[in-house]
Amino acid sequence: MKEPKGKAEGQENAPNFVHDLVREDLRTNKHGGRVVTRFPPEPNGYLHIGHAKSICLNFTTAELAEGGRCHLRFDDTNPEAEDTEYVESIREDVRWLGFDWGSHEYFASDYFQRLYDCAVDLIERGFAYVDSQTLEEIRAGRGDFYKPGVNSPFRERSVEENLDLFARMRAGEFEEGAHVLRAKIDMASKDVNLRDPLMYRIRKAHHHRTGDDWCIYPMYDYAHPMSDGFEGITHSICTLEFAHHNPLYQWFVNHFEFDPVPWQYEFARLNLTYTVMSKRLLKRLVEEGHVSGWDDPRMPTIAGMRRRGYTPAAIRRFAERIGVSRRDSIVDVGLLEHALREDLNATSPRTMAVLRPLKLVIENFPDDGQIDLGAPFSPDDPSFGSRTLHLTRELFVERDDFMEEPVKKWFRLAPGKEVRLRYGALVTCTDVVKNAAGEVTELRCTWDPESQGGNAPDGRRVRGTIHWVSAKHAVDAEVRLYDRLFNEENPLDEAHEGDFTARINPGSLEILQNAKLEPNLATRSHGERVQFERLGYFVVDPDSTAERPVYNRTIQLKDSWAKKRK
RNA sequence: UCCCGGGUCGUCUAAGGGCAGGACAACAGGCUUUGGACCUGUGAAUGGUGGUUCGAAUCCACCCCCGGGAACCA
Repeated sequence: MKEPKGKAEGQENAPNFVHDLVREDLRTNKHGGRVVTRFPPEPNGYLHIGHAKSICLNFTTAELAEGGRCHLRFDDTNPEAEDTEYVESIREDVRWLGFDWGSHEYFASDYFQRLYDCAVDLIERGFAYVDSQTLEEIRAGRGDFYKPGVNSPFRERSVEENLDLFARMRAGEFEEGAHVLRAKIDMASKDVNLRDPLMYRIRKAHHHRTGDDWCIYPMYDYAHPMSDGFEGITHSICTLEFAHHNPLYQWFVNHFEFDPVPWQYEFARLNLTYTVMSKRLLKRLVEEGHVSGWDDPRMPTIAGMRRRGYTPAAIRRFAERIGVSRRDSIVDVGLLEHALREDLNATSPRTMAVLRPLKLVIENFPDDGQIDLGAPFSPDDPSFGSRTLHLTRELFVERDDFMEEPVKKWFRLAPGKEVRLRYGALVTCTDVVKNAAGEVTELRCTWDPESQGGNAPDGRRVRGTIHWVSAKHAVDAEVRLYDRLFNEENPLDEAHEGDFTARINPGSLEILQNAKLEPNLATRSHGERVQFERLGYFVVDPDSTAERPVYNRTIQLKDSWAKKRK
C-alpha cells in the first residue's frame, strides 16, 4: 500500500520532516517505540523566537510517541560564558510557551565526572591523547580546507603517559593552554572536524554551578553527544550549522554502548524579516541602549514578546505553520503577525479607548444628562459578557476620525456628516472650534435622541462608526505604540550603508501620555489583553498602576482604509 | 581551489515519473453598529542546458546560484 507522504488539501499541519522521520521510526519500532528529545540551551542569554521554534519542535516530536518525553538540558560546559541568571529566565520562557519537561531537567555540568571517566576510558582504549602543542601549533597542524592536517608529535604517546598527563591536568598541575585532550581520529580527513578534535582544555575559571571543582572543561563536540547518550535521547535535534559535527557526534556515540543510540538531525533555523536573531546582535541592541532591555516589547526575545502581548498559542501556531525543513529561509514576519491576530481576535474582549483625544460636545444633550447603554465585550460571543457605557454631553473621540475637508469615501466625522458612536448614538457634526493657531480643539454636534445604542431609527444608512469615551468617566492613561524595530526586511543585508543599527525604525516606539480609556480598562491586571476597537490589540504593561494605567500596543488591526489611501 | 547542505508563486511550503496544491501577502467583490472579523473570487512558481521517457518539478549529466564549514565557543 502506498503511504501518502504529503498532506492533503486543507491540511492543518505544515510539513515537518522530523515528525515524518520519527513516525517512520515508530512504525518500524526503532528504539522500541521510545522517543526522547531534548532542548539544550546554553545559559548565556535570553531565549528568542528562533529558540521557540526549536522548543516547539522538540516537545511536539516527543509527543508523537506514547510515553515520549523532552528534556530541558542546560548546556553549560563553558564557564566563561554562562551564568545562573539565565537559567531561571529560560525555565520561565519554556514554561510560558506551554511546555512541561517534568522532572527531566539536567545540566551538562552534572556530567563532568562521568564525562571525565569516559575520557579516561577512551585514552585507555587508545582513542584519545594529550597534546602538548601550543594553540598556534595545533591550529597550523590542522591544515585547511584544501590541505590535510599533519599528526601532532605527541599523537603516539603511550596510554600510561596520556593517563598520567590527563590526571595531572585535572589536578590543576598545568597552566591554561599547556595541554589539551584530543580524540584520535584522522588528521587527513576531508572533514576538518574529524582532524583530532579537542575534547578537553584547561580553564581555571569559576563555573556557575560546579564552582572551582574543575579546571578542565569538556568541549561541546564531546559533551553533547555523550550527554545525549547518558540521558537516553533517541532523536537529537539541532540546527543546520551543526550538520558538520554529525560524523563526529556519531564517532563519540559509537565508542560507547548507549541504548538507545542517539542520532542527530538538523533543521533550518528560523529567520524573520525585519528582525535580527543572533544573541550577539540582540545583546548589542540592549547594551547600546537601542531598546530598554531584553524584555523590550520590540525585541524578538520570548520575554519581549510576552511583554508585547504575544500569546503562547500564537507562537506555537506560527511554529507549526512554517513547518520544519532543511532549507535556509527568511520567513515573512507577516506570518507571525497573522497567527497573533488570529488568536487575539478570538480571545480579546472589545473595549474603547481614545489615543489622541478630541473633545466632542453634543449641543442638544442636557448638561448633566447621562444615558447608560449596554455594550458587549464581543460582537459575536455572548460569553464575553458586557459592560455599561455612559453617553454624556461631552465626549472624546479620536482626532484621526475627524477631517475638516474630507476626502472621497471618508465615512467618519466631518462638518455636516453623521456618524455612529459605537453602541452609543448617531451624531452630526455641526461646527468646528479652533484655537488661535487654527487647530481644531473641539467638535460641536447634535444627536438624534431616537438613535440610542447606535441604531438608525428610520433605517437610514450611516456608514461610519467611530469609538468614543465619555469625558466625565474617562480614565487617563499612558499608551505605548510599538512597531517593527527595523525598517528593512533584512537588517543585515550588506548592500546597505552602515551596520544594522542604522536600520532601526525611529518610529518603532511612540508614547502617548494623554490617552482616554473607558473605565473598566483601568482595573485590569498586568498581562491582560484587550482590543481597543478599531485600533488594535493592547496589553497591560508591568509598569501599569491603578493610578496610571499603561497599555502596550501588541499589534494594529488590519487597516484596509490605510491601504486605500496609499 | 576543498567538504557538506540547499534551490517550486512575493514569503513559508505540498506533490518525489502522471492535473504543480495549501497558507500568508497582494488584488477584486460580498457582508458588517470595528474601513476589524467573516465569505467569495483573481493573479502569482518548478535556477539553467542537454539527456532518458508516451509523459520529468521528480530520474541522469553538466553548469549556475545561495547557505554552512578550518574557536582551547555552543
